Amino acid sequence: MTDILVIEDNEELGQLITDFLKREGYSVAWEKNAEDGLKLVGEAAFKMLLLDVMLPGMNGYEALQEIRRNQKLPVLMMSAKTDEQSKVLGFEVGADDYIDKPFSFKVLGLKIKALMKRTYDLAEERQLLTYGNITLDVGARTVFKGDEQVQITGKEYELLEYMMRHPEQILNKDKLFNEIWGVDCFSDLGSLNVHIRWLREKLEEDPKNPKLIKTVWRVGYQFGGT
Amino acid sequence: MTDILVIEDNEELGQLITDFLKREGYSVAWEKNAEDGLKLVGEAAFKMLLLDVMLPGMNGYEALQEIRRNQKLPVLMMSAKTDEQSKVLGFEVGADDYIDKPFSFKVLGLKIKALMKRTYDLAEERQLLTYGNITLDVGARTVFKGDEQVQITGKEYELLEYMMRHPEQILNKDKLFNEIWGVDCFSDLGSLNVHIRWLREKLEEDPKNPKLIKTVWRVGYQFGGT
DNA sequence: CCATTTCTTAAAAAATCTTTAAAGGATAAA
DNA sequence: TTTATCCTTTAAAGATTTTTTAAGAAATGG
Repeated sequence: MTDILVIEDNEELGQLITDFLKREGYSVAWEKNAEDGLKLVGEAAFKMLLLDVMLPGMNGYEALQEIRRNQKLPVLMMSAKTDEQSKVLGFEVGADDYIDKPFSFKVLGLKIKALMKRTYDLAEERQLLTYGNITLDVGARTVFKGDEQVQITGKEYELLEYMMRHPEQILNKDKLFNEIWGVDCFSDLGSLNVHIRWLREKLEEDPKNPKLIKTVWRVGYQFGGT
Repeated sequence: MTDILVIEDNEELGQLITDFLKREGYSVAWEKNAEDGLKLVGEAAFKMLLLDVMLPGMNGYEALQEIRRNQKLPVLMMSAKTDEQSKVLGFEVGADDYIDKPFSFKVLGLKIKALMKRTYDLAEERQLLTYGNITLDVGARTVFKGDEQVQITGKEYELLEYMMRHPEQILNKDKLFNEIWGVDCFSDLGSLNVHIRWLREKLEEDPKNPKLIKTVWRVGYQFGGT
């Protein structure tokens, strides 16, 4: 059984992915369009499918629907669409996970590892949280910004994890504080501001103009969203 | 399972909706009349139905009644009729939500998301308030005027939310002030006028001739209504 | 039609909230 | 214990929102 089938029309990227996955120790097959990919899925067994959305002819969503008609192969979709909607809702088509192009190979590797674990080795599941180019490895308490690992402290991590589990919601400062620091904590609320500042420093492109952790005046903060 | 079944007879609009929903990441089926739509509902499973009221042959209400006889599929109805009656009728027949044509795709997206959440992910429900072309996302404290998001401040938001929760009622100034500012607030009542003005500036087509937030002389204000 | 009251508008002032930097305390590691 | 790191506090600077003010416009009632 081959481990991973890659369906990606871009010659160069397909080669890069294939090479990377082989270096990671997987056996890989690569097809350049959905039709050929589907045919192969029908003929041989794979552990998982890495599927591009934009393909010549039949697109990734259609291919996925076709596959889901017959089997429960784990699928990780890749898409160039950067807008939030298509990513979040891509799951509803039946993909098991989703990664935005351009992506970091490190994160791709983590995601594949996680998906494999989830599917074939339920014992020790690896949990990843991704939003935009930020990815959290919950077990390892590590944070990636794109390709780079970001050094983060304990409180910062807890705060970030909480916010990433409630994306696009407006989080009340008091509530947020209580969630992280605990209800009967004597610490100052100002401490929250400071940690937010440090997270911005580490995660934002331009910490002065935060796009990821936005301030909602008189209320609190919002992670992601418009 | 396909996510959304669209029943819409207008060729152009149907195509637009279908394209939009696919871009949003949903899988979509589209039928052009109620009869075919019902048949499909009987044959395949959908997560929700987006149903036009005015259809050739069997209309949307009749179709909805037919569906409700058998199952509890979430239904969002679209109607060109702006009068209250049809909306009320829609809810009575068992629609889960309602959107007026012509509508904003952004708001359609929000409504669908909300309905999906409400039905399949009760954990964090998204609450929307809509009146005419104004829509409030209560969780996110954001406001849409048609397609556009309107930037709004804290007090403005609170005031608007209160008024939208009491639409078409005549709101006494003192009462309104106490509701928003709190009973034992020393601030000047004039502050209310100013905030009303800013809301008009942001929400009205012609702020000088307010249609949405009307003045009721010597009493207060009225949101919506004749 | 005029005086009076009430509402709108604009702009300045005040109040409030947020960010930032820096220092001291706490905690954990060496 | 010493050292380094992380967390909290504080205070001042910076932003934004809210309130106040005052003048002009509109409506009401005689």
